Amino acid sequence: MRGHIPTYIKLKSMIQRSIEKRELVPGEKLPSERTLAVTHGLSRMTVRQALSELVTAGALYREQGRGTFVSARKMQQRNIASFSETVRQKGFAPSTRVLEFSSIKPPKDIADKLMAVDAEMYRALRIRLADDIPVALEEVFIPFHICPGLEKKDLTASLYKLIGDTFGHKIASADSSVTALHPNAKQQEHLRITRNTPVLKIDSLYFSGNGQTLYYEHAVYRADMYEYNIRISTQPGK
Amino acid sequence: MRGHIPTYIKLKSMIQRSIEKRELVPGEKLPSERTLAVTHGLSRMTVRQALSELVTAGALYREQGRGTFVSARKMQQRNIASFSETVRQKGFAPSTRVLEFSSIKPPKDIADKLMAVDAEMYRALRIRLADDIPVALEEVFIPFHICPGLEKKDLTASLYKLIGDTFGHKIASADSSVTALHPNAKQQEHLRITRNTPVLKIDSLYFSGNGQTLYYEHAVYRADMYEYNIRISTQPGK
DNA sequence: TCCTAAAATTGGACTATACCAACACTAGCA
DNA sequence: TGCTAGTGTTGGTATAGTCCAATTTTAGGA
Repeated sequence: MRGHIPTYIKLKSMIQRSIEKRELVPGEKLPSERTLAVTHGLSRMTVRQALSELVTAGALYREQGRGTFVSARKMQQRNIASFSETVRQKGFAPSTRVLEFSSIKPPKDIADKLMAVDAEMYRALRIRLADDIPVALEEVFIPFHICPGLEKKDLTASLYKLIGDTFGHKIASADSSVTALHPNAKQQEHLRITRNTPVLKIDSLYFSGNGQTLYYEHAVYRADMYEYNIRISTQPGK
Repeated sequence: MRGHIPTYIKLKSMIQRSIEKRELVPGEKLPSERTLAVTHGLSRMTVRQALSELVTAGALYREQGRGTFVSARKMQQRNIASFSETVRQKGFAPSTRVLEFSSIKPPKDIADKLMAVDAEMYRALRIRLADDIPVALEEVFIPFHICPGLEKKDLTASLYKLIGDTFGHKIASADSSVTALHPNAKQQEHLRITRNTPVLKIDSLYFSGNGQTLYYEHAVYRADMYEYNIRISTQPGK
């Protein structure tokens, strides 16, 4: 079968939707694994696979001898949120202005982080706006071999999506470092703020599933306009 | 069998140790699932369970038709890091000064977040220091029913550990919101900084595995002394 | 009425097997 | 030499069952 969706994914989505639609409320007990297997005409192992992924994602929790229950927190796709998504979720219209784009030999610290010491790479400097108000100044470094031909692409779109969809690099994780400081002259100018508006500096290194470094991003956000929200989980199975 | 450790956990640990000891190096291919099953005298499904958890944790990655490989990044226990741990890792000596401790009826917004509207709770105001330099001012709200008898405990230790070890609440995740601002008078005084030193404001709500809210923390960090580091992963199976 | 022991239920661990889809490799053909 | 069509390997999905451990429910007895 072509384009066939695995059964356990279907069941998982079904449960996910039920939680989102509040048909299943927090604390509510799900039918037992054996019951779900019979009612859906599946084997118990298949049901377990669907439930296990939802447990890992934090949507459900299990108690041996008691049952499987809906977690109290609302489910959130806690992906690495792109700027565009974040802004849209808050009800603003995101846009992007590309200030500079070139291919360079990167500074040593950035080359080290990307594990590409002698490589040429693309560098882009972009302003990210919400309802046409400049919110962030973003500098991105992408090695040639990650995105060959990037210069022909539209950089006003989401870079996050571009790298995944067009160049086939699925972003799996990111290491970010966050701090606060005062903007320098260039940042003040582009963000149209004074030195006394503190900014959030977020440096992120993005990885694929096999641990390959994809790109490095140095971003500065107007702290009065932008808040960084994350959900951190402890490792499952530990 | 009493105190019996599941086979798949044993296999998982074995592989984990091999990676830590560099017997398995990044990029290296593991034996196939079928081979591992035979050599360890297990069924393939059991082997898959061990490997799956390591894939979820980011230690391994799979490629259909090719094999299972060791990820390039070093494995990190990506737990929610406590202040004490973070400071110690950077080579400083952490300490804590308790400024205020009382039981209060909390402000509405905090009661809402903790889903404990009419509950009394503990409130603690603490200074966190690194080598005796004040780095953070921290305000914590903990409902009575989470930590009964907290007033008898030593609050200069790690609250994170206290809640887990003494009160048996395993912290599973946290929602944090991060922004930058200028300190108010009280914060300036306690952190011994001027209004022009930007600070990182991090508000965190901590959860147990079943989504129960455990406590709320409002913290302000000297941005010139403290950096917030995180690793974010996209959801598995998405 | 209340407590306890047995039975039923539930998730946890594990085996054995089957077929599919993606990929690597190789023998053979042009 | 270079391409192609098989063929085998690998992970992906799914079934059907077994036994165990924790918990809840039920039934009986004091």
